[in-house]
Amino acid sequence: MHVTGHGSPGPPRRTPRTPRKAASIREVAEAAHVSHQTVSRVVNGHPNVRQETRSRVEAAIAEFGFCRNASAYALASGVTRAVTVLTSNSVPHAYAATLQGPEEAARAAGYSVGVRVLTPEDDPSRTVATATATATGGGIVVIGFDRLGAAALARVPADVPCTSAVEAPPPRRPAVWADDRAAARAATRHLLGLGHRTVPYVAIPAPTGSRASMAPRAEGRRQALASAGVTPPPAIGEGWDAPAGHEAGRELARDPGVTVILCGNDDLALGVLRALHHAGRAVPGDVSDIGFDDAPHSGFVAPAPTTVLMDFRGLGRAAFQLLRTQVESDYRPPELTLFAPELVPRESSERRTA
Amino acid sequence: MHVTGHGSPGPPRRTPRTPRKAASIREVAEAAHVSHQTVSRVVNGHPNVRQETRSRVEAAIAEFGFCRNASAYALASGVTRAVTVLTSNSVPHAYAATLQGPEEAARAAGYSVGVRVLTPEDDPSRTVATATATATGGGIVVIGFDRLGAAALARVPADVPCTSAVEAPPPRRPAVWADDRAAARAATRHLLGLGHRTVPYVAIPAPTGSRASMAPRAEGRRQALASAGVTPPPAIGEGWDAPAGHEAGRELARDPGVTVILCGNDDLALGVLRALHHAGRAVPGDVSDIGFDDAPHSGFVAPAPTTVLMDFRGLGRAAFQLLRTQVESDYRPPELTLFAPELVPRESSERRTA
DNA sequence: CTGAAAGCGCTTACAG
DNA sequence: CTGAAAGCGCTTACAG
Repeated sequence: MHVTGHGSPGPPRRTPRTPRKAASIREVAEAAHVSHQTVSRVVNGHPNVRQETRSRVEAAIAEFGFCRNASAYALASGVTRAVTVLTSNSVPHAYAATLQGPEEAARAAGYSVGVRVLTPEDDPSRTVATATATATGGGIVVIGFDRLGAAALARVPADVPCTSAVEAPPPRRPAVWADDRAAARAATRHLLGLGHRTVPYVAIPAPTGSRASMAPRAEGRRQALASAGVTPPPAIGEGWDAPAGHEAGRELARDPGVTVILCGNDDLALGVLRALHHAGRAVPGDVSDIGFDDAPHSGFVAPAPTTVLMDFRGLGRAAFQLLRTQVESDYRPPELTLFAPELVPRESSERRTA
Repeated sequence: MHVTGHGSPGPPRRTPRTPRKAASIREVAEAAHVSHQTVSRVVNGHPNVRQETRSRVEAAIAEFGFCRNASAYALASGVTRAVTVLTSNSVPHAYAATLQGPEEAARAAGYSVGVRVLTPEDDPSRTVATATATATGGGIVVIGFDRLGAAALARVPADVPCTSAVEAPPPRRPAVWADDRAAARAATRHLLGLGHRTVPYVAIPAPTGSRASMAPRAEGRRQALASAGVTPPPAIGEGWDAPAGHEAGRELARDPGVTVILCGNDDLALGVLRALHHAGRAVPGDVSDIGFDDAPHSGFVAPAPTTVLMDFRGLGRAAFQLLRTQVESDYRPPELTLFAPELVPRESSERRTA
């Protein structure tokens, strides 16, 4: 894929981008024959303005296309009404959907929302410092589903309003989380109940710096197997996407003893499905495959994977609401809002007849 | 799915969020025994500062955890280095990937990026006005893939730096676009070359207010059919997601004459695939199915849909670069950067043997 | 109901 | 190399 052309060739025009500076409150005031404070009052919907004056000002505002300078407003008033979302990614469904929560909720509440994607290269402390600076008077939501997010979260100063959507019972800040461990327990029990002897697991990367096996989903599986008296086989692979699942799936497909595979998310499950298909192993006939997250396309692939439904959007929205409480009332809500994931049985898992 | 609990019950604590106001340049100056301008010089990497002075200031900055107030900086300097992305959605792959472009590029260039999702409810003029206000000194990127985006784009004042990623040869602003029409022509010719008599089309919503049939993808198909002497059947359905594709697919599956289906995107194709499957029609044996966009999961479903690859991320990145040129140099690039989509043949389309 | 004054935290000339 | 002055566009008391 290449950039193939230019619409209009020829010498570059130096159109001096109409340096028509945005009109200020003062110009509007002059045009309306009032002081600039009165304009401020009208702009802010202050009641104490005579109707006739208000009309004159409104006319002038319309004429100039006046739009209050956001920086000046923020500086003078001290209120920013801005939230910055820190996330290591914005494209995979879990992230995009979680991001959608604060975006919607913030918009509805009149906050502006910024996004800063965290990369392994940048220094989390610096990134957080920048976000903090931008958020003066506002706050930060961090999507702490992975190492990068967790690292950023850990570096947010205690006095900066911040909430997070995390995978595990969170650090000492207001946060929202889904009980992944319980969900993984339920999924594993579901599979054991279907007659499977054990449940191999294809892992997503762990949120903290710890071993993958300590991640909530991995841990939930471990618990369920243990209490059924089964020694949990170690997790396979580590990744987020279908190619990673495909790789792990190829490995697992070689083992004829494998009758079911639990995956850390739906994209992994998709890759595993594909690998099983290539290896000539029928799903769910020979092998059952089950994922997490209920990505939007999940219900439409064949066989549709059994999955664990997660309300990421709700999670994100709740994170913003928690943040807003802090920003607007100086009240630090101690709650950890917990979301309960839900098992959605579909075609890819079935009762073991053997 | 419900909010099921609170982490720590009990009476709400009113932790007075450490009103430790962020340190200002003046406090730092005092601590370092210099004037606040000198601190400003150090912060901005100005060369004319004695090394010893610089060290003192840096120590004070570290001690206070000083972080320049973004609003004050923007107000005083007039530079914002901020870009607001206007988009009607942020979750579907085409949007999320396009959004990723400006996010990455802006981050690399030291810009902050804001996202504003457009909804059918809000007044595009007001939304744009708000974005404009925030973008004072910065600029706007609009993802104009649909009606909402196009409407917003049309309302951005001429003197506000703005670029867009659009589907069709764009309005009178710098913009980037992919030649969807040519891509659809190529896809259609590909299918005709495979021996299909005609090519039904499941449409995505048209970007402008015009009829769906005038959208670039629809138009490309029409052209290819016309030049092959085939009267194009009208487009079916209109939507973005798998459920919409499923609905259209059920309709098409009833018609035994249908041997191929071209879909406006991969999610539609997925839905169509599912419907064909349910109707007992084999893909690609009975019917070929082909989509657009190469969504990340596309290669992993079975049968993998033939698709048209689009570099959305590159598109978004280019849009930002175009914007940056305007913001930083007052130069209005006249170019329309064109991306060429690429046909990726996969399992879901094959030569017609009948 | 309306205006004159001071200040938000920074930068940009201008002096020294 | 460093500091005193003025100002960015707005708001928030304080007068009238």
